[in-house]
Amino acid sequence: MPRLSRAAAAALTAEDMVDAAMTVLITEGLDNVNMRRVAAELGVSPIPLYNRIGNKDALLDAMAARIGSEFFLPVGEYEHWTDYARRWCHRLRERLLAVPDHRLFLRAGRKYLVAAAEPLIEKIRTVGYDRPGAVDLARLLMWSVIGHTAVELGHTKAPTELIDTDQLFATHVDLLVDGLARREP
Amino acid sequence: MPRLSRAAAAALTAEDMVDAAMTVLITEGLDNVNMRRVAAELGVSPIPLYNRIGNKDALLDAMAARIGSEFFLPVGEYEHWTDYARRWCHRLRERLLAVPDHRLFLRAGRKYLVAAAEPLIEKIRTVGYDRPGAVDLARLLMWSVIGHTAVELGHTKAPTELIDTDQLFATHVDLLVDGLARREP
DNA sequence: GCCTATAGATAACGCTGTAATCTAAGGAGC
DNA sequence: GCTCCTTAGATTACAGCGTTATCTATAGGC
Repeated sequence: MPRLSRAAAAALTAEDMVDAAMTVLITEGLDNVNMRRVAAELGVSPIPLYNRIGNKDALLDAMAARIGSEFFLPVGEYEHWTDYARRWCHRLRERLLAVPDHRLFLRAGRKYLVAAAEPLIEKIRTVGYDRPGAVDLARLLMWSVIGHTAVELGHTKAPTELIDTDQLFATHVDLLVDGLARREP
Repeated sequence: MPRLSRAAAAALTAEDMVDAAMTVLITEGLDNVNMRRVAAELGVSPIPLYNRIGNKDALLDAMAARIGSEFFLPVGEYEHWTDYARRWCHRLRERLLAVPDHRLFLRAGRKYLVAAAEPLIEKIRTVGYDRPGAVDLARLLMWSVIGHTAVELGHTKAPTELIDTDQLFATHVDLLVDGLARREP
């Protein structure tokens, strides 16, 4: 992270800054994501961060948006909706577990996962739900996965006892999806 | 919060300090719970906090423990276990929603809710589960409620759209409990 | 009544987010 | 091509944080 020329600093985009913040997040953890550190990662002073992103809160929001936008799971055309829902939940958990800190996705993850839920919503509609109904159902699954994974990350960071978290999560998802399947309109 | 005499300061207990921290939490939010502020609430310097509690991390842990220890829900002797489980989940959510910040119960809430889950575990055992099985089941419910409520609190603080969160939670719990009832051993 | 050990108070250090101030650099006008 | 001015990054500074080194008052032993 050598000091950049003023011209090079001026050429930096907000995306570059989120990139740098993600690098710091992955290598040094969320506690070390601060304006000076991210600026140093880019080779500039904190000023360009304030000019392009706004403040630290906005930076964390942008990081959450990045994480959310990276999630997409293609639908198999002839796949049963419950199979897709199950896959969707497990894949979302996988992606969230890869984020080094649950504070990031609890913060604004919901908001930025709306697009990621779109294929799930569409798949659910194919069995007769109207749009609002499908949205509610997708939200139920999304909130469950995010919440469960947040608790799980809190646990595995300071494990009080040995727990088969994969099994626990799978049961959770199965109960939800099986129950919902039985309620199809 | 007038300045205390040295003798009065020396008489303060760790519990007094957690009391003061909870007061600050409720009146000014978690962001204003800091060592100087809590000390001022007690009318002392931050030193007694460090002597009795240790550091800020330990203080937040003690606050989480307080919140967890306050939760207890008596079992009706002839109540069906699914009814109790449902009541337990809804009551836990109620108590968690009363905590002004989800960071507190995500932090260590699980750990300190172990005692609170004991009556639930015992009730579940009455229908034929062995202890480890009942513990797993109670944990599934507990994690679901904590996780869902954490996401919900994040949402209601920065609502992106109008959502009937009570309904959403009730559906979540019903799906879990109904599904579990169908799997009784 | 003095001496000492204990523990609270004061003041300080290093870190944070952020803003005021300083300054370099690129373009407009001639 | 020189000057001027506007733009935006760099430096510096400030307030607030967790924490600790140092200072100091006070309770108890003799």
